[in-house]
Amino acid sequence: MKIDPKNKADLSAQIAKAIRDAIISGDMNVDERLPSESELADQFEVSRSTVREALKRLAAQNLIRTQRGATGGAFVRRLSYDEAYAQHITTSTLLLSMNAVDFETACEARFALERACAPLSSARRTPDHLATMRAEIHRQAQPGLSDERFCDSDVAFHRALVDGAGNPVLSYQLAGAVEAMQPLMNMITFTQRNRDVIIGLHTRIADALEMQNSADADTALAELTAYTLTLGEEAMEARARR
Amino acid sequence: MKIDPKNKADLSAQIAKAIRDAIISGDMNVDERLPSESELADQFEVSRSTVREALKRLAAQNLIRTQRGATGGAFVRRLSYDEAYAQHITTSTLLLSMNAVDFETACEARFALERACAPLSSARRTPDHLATMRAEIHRQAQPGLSDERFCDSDVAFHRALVDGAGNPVLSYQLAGAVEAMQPLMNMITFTQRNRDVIIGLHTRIADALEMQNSADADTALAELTAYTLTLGEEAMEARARR
DNA sequence: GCTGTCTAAAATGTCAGACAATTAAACGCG
DNA sequence: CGCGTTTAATTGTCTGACATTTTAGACAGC
Repeated sequence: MKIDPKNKADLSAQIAKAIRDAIISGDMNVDERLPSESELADQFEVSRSTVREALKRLAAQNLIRTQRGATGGAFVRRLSYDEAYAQHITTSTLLLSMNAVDFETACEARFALERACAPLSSARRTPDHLATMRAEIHRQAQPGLSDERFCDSDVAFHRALVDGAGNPVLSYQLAGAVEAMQPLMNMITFTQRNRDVIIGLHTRIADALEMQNSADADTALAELTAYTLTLGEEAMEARARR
Repeated sequence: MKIDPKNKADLSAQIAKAIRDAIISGDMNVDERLPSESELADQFEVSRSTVREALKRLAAQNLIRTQRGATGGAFVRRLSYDEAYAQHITTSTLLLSMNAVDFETACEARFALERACAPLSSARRTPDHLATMRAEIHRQAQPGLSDERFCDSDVAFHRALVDGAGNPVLSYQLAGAVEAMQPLMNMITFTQRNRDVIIGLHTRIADALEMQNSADADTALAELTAYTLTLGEEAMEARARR
């Protein structure tokens, strides 16, 4: 392993890239140990500090883990669903907030994707998923629930819907769309009337999934999309007036 | 800013987390400058090396950029779509390969999501999107095209379909599902007969989008899903026999 | 006053060397 | 054989130095 001496970029970035490429291309397998920091420093002909900075970059991307001690070192890490989930949600949320994505676009994306899950979820949802949905609906109906908690519960309900499809890849990809909407949803003030409508639609969705009636689920989701969009518009208008 | 001295984790990880939280929570705005490395070292009461390792972690997540020179330093970075795309694709691909996700699951997720885009794409696709699809279909029909190139073109076709929906959030979320399938698709040997069927379905999809007939697009996509699944199964069987 | 040049300062990037902390294996001893 | 102890390997942290890059400001000349 050598690096391009002509390249102007940071050495630590170049080294990180070289190792990253080796991992991604499959040259290195999960749990395989990288050479020690000193060995890498020798190989790349840089100091140990530079190697360390490169390794920290990889650690930040969950590509490696490090262990101290005699048999320690840096090991190629198996990317876990949970970590990827968390990272995906963080990135999606940042992407939306930093680029000022409008409510409409995010909302449309979210519900389009959710509707894609509905048929699968109606076929495969387990009693567990249904129970979670019912529990969240119940929670949403509780008096005195803050807007923020209402949103939390809303996300939990929809996550159960998505997970009901029993496809982890689907759940992963949708996590970004559903959770990243939350900051935008939190701008909305939910009146009791708003909540009643949403709870009604949630109930229809849960009923449809329980009956494995995917057409009804789709209809209710479509209505929920439209309703959420109007709520969002109102919130944006109210925000603009202030 | 202080860090928990009781915590056993790496100092650089703790410091990275502290700064990351400040950025994500919105305490720091885009292009705002962080204190210099020496100042951070003083604030957190650690050495400059440790601060640097923390900053490299953040740089790896595209949260900051650094500039050298008198007015240089670390600045909060606006996360760009392109970078987020690239990262999302890398992560999704790794997630699938490292966790041995089966072809069926990935395929189901991909096409379920694509079908969610079809109605929007049929309403909004521009002549550009249609032209890209036609061009890729043409490319797929070229004789002597390697399997890998065929897959590349397939991905480009589907990306145009998704982008046709004109919703960047949708494009972003789907990029992971579509592109991450590529390594799995590359395991398949596409006979001329296979290719003809796929090209036929692609043509039907492009025609349907051009006519803004979303029902036809959905039907063709459903058929393509089923066909891809059978191809995948055959490939897995052939792989198992060897 | 304007302009171009030079210099100093500030900041990141890199290096070398040291020591601390941790861990597992090797070793010795009863 | 079993059980502490030592030892070696490795990462984590610190210190100080120097290189490189970039800008602001001083300064000279017109």
